[in-house]
Amino acid sequence: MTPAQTAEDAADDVTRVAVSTVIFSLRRESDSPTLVLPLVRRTRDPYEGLWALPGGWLDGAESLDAAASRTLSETTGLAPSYLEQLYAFGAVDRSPSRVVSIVYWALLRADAASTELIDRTKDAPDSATRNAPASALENTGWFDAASLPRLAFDHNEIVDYALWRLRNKVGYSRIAHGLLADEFTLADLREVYESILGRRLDPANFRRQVENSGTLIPTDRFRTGSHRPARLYRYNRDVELAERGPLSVRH
Amino acid sequence: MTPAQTAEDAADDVTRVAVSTVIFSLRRESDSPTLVLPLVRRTRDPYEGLWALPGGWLDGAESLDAAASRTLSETTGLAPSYLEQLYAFGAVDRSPSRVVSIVYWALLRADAASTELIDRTKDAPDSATRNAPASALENTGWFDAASLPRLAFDHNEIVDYALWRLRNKVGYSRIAHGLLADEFTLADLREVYESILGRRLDPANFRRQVENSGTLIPTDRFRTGSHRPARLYRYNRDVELAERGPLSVRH
DNA sequence: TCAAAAGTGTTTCACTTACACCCATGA
DNA sequence: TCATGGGTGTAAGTGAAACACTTTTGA
Repeated sequence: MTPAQTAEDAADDVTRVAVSTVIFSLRRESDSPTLVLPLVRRTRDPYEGLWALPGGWLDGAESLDAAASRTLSETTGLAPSYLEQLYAFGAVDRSPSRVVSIVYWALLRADAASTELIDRTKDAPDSATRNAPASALENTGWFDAASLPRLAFDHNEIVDYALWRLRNKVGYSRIAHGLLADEFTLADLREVYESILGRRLDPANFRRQVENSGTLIPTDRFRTGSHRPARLYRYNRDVELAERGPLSVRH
Repeated sequence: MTPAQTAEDAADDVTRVAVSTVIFSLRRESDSPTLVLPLVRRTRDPYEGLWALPGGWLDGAESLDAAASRTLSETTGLAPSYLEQLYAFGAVDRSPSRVVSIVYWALLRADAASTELIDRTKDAPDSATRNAPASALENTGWFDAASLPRLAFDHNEIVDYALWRLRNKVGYSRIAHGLLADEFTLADLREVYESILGRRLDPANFRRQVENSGTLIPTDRFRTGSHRPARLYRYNRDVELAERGPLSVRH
């Protein structure tokens, strides 16, 4: 009954509640940035050795939201910039014992993601799509969301669904800002949209759309680099990343 | 540990999983139709006497979807035309004992709703907003969604959230058809939208929009009545009521 | 001075909105 | 015949898409 590294570990035959999280972040390397997510390697029996979503058992004295934050922090050390409940998965055969998983999905700012895990994996890359586990935090690693290996339980389907929700939500909310640091250029923001949606966007039209949306605050600073300097913007925190209706009062 | 009439009944101090459903239907009386939903009166201690959402405990051998259908049928005898998971509610203090509620929301066709419950309540109306319980199905009754009494647990918030989701989804999906019988006129369909959205829609523009959406199949039949007969349509079942992404393969 | 990204202007097109108008029926 | 909802036509408005164009920097 002790909290496990990932959600589903059998005990007795009562149905138990686990909480897991799909955390997306953006890795900027090579040409275009790619969506990545942290996984945890299972160290006990159901699906031992396979990678799984970070999570753990719901504690009796905490809310679902709190459990998502806690288990995410315990297993990966990460603190997301956006966290939202995704879905409750409860197929009978999804685990040897009966487990209902309340799954959250989250976004991590690019600066927060690079510190904890990615930096420590540089010295032992042993696969095309994955980096070696970061030793300090047990068996964790970042994976390309577009080419995952076979995961434990029904976690492949869960990630697919989370990706679908992310792509949907990017179309009608300002959620993409959750993947960027405080200051960013319009090209940065556009790259986020492009890598999530999987298609190029017209820079001119993109600029007008976000400028008219009222979510950006221009700063006086510029990013100087190869060509004409680009103005840096910051996110207008008065605007919610996503409209959540009556649920936004909780939290 | 026997299934209860509504979801949250205490037993011991382990966290348990309940499944409840917010079922919307449309009552066509007076001038404009109103959204109604069935509630169940609690017959035991936490919140005894108050009305609550129909639901019950998750059985160890059934999926969440199946549990929603089963408990809905057991408590109200209703079979919805649309069923979708709404949210998992798990605040620590939402019930005396620890209960995580997986809440679904559903739509009921107007013809299905009128048979079971409404007809039997005509003889004993004792409140402005509610009808007396239908005797054959214990303590159940239909309520106007816009003016609910105080409900058990956090069920008022849950209904608010379900209403928000319904209104949202009506804007970008064909879900409103789930409230109508097989054949309907464009005025019928427009009334559904109007009563959910709470505003009038231009009949001419509404007609063009749904005609161009490809979701309607015109029949040769007409509804004759007061004025010019209106063509009857039926729903094109090749089109999903709502896009659900990777989740639509389950079920 | 040249390549390339930053940023502006303009046209086109699709779709919504508003509303005038005709059609068909029961009373 | 007339009131009323069913159904069609059409012009204005809005915003996205496409793309030509100017600006500003590093090399």
